[in-house]
Amino acid sequence: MVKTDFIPLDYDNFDFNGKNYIRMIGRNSKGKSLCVIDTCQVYLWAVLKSPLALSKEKINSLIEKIKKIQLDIKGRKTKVENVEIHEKKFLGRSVKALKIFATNYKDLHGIASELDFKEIECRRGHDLGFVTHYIIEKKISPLNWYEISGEFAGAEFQGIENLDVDSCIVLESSKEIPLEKAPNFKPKVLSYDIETDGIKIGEGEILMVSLSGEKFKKVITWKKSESVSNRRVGNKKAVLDYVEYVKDEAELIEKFVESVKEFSPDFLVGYFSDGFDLPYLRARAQKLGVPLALGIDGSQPRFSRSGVRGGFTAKISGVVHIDILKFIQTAYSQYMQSETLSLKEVSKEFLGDTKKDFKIEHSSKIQTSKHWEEYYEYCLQDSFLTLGLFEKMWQDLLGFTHVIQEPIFDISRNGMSSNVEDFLIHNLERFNEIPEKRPTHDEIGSRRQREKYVGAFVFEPIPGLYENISVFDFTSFWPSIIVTFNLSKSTLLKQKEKNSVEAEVLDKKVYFTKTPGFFPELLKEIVLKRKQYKKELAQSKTQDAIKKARSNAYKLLANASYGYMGFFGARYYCPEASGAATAISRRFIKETIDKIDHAGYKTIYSDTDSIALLMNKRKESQILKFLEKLNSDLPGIMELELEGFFKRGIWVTKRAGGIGAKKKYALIDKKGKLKIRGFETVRRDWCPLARQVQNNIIRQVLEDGNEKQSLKYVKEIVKKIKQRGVDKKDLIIKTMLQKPLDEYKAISPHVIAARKMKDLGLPSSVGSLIEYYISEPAGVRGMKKALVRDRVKLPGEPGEYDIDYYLEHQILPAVENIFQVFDVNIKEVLDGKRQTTLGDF
DNA sequence: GAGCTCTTCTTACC
DNA sequence: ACTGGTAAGAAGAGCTC
Repeated sequence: MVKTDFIPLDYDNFDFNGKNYIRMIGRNSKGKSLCVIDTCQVYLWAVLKSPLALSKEKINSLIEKIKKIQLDIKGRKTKVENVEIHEKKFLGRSVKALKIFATNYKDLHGIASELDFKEIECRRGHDLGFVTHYIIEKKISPLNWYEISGEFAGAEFQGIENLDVDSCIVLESSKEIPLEKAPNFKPKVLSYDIETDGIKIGEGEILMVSLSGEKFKKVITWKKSESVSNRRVGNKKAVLDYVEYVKDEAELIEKFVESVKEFSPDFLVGYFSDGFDLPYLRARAQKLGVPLALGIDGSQPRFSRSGVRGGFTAKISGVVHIDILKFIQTAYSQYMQSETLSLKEVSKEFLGDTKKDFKIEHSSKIQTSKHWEEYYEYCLQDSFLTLGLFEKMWQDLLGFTHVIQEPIFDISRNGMSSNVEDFLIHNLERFNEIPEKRPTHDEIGSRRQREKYVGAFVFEPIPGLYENISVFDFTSFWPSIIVTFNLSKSTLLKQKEKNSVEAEVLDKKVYFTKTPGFFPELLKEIVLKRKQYKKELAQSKTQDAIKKARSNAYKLLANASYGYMGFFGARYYCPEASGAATAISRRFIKETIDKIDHAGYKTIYSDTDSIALLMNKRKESQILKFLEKLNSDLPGIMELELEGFFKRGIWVTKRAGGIGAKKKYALIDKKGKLKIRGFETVRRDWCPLARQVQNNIIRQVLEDGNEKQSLKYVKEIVKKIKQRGVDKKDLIIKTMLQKPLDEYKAISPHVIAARKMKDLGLPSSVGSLIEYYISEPAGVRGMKKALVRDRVKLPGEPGEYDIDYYLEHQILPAVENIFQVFDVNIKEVLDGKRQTTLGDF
């Protein structure tokens, strides 16, 4: 009998003698690596039809029939091992359900299809996956500490003796160690990055691979210039001591595997490594006939297509492979400043550090040793940054894993809807709930065709410059509504009951019970967590990007639960509930606006959960008191808070129609800090010049309260453009290619640019940012007949920029609505000037 | 072919 | 296909006279 503490990091399953086993890989507090083998009962639920028609005898005879079920699936004998009857809940409803135990989890589907009895309403719980089922059943959750005991695994499991771990234990009992007594877990992390000739997977050669860990850095390469190899003569190694030379690409791969094994990381981390580094390594290893035996059992990485957008996920047995880009995408990207999720931008935002300046060239063009050394450094820096990002995000990965309780491999890759769902699935037992099934292909099809329900309310602002503005917003608006009004699939009523919640969705009334459902109850826990992190963020003195990110990550998880109910792929899909949430949201925001206006303030803008109001000479303390009063009228966990006080704000007209534009405004606080929303300044599909000019003007106007300075400034800029004094890089327009080139019906400028790139053999796949500028039309200047797309040129293409295009389609549209607020028609002002200059000629 | 509206597409806001 | 709806705005597509 062995006893030890244990933290599971990775979960895998295998079959042995027809039964399912779990293999957990983790560590103990002494840092030894452990493999823990366990098994659990597998079963599915058969929910019985309304109990009234079912006598005890009927149920017993049904059970007897079910017990006789035997199957032979692909030579695997499986049968119903036992049947029990339980009082359960299904979608909040009390039901009698049969717990049907079977030999092998994989056969539950087969068993389910044999359960064709009229007494059975539905079959559930067989589509969770064995790992999820195991975690629920045995309550051994990833990244939690346990006191475990068992026996050392002998030869009874084939191949187990070849596992590269310190010991292997067959689990007998386990006990969770409470958080306050749990050992500290510091993961062993190794990051990696490869450099290749050619972007297409496996097409070129791998030139080098870098590895970064704590007190560890290495670049393995077989590429060097003659002068470099000369330096190795005698005792002297390469100038950069972390560079390890090998003889060829095959040996590079071998050395890489060896180095990873030697370091023995818990986490092997890459950046876009599911989509690039690991598939590339695999392709080259295959081609060269070298095994990429990274797994602790000597296995190669397993790729599956279950990932997002047809991409791959790459799993290494016993080592948790993390593609940190995927986690950034789901957990942080919405709130990030970076315009792309390139390692360069992201590391700058989170680490303040960035990639080395280096122009990647084909290896044949790299001749000098200095040039190669720069390349090594560049490669090392990339894995160094990747490591830094993982370390920054570790707390959130840990937090998410604890809350959601799925293995971190999945947590780090799944979208928010899966995270919400996994969180629900792992907490159903507390409510005695049987899990709902995944929608079928057909259900998804019809759900996707459903009519859109009405969303949030957006206030039409009156364009103008305003002074002394307060902004209120509802904290966790959607979750607070869902929790307060108990909205969910399981609380939806078929018809009105007395004392039920009522809302109108698509001209139909929907009703929800007030008996708390598991979905709103669980959501409440997330909201509270988010509240705690937000408080910690507010209390921290330092500007900590990751604290902010964490707070936002929980906000995302909470907010996603609203979207989740309207998402066609959800188990707990309920558009009535999301629709009711938006209906209720509109009611509350409008009521609050009314109260604000009746109290002698004036609402100038509102979008979804926030309201901007004029303070009308009242003091901040009075505003806060008023806010308290508004709060005292709010039900449940709904809460209105102060977003901030602002010195000035500007709202502009729409380009067409002359009415106030929604989702476009700018505010300045007393410290001079700007908050700009929706303006071209924040849009990446406008050229940098237009964005900078608009940003400067917004700042000046909000600081000064008038347009005088800005007018001068714009005139200067216009002059500079006309004199061709603008740097081309400030005129580059970036647009993302959202689908394959040939799927575009409308041939817009960025499609033309992407075609040009394709013709030049440049990579332009779905998701890449296409860059271009608009050049002077061929022929006479001023001839405006040509379509914009006919004047598109790639940044590298020689040509002059089109003065008229940049004036009339970039600079003017970006500034004219702002000047209009001051009754200045900037077009006329500039035209007037232009006419005089023309007259001068 | 000028001038208009409609459609497609991208990106923002919350 | 991988949370929801609301909205602005550019440019091409397509229509009418």
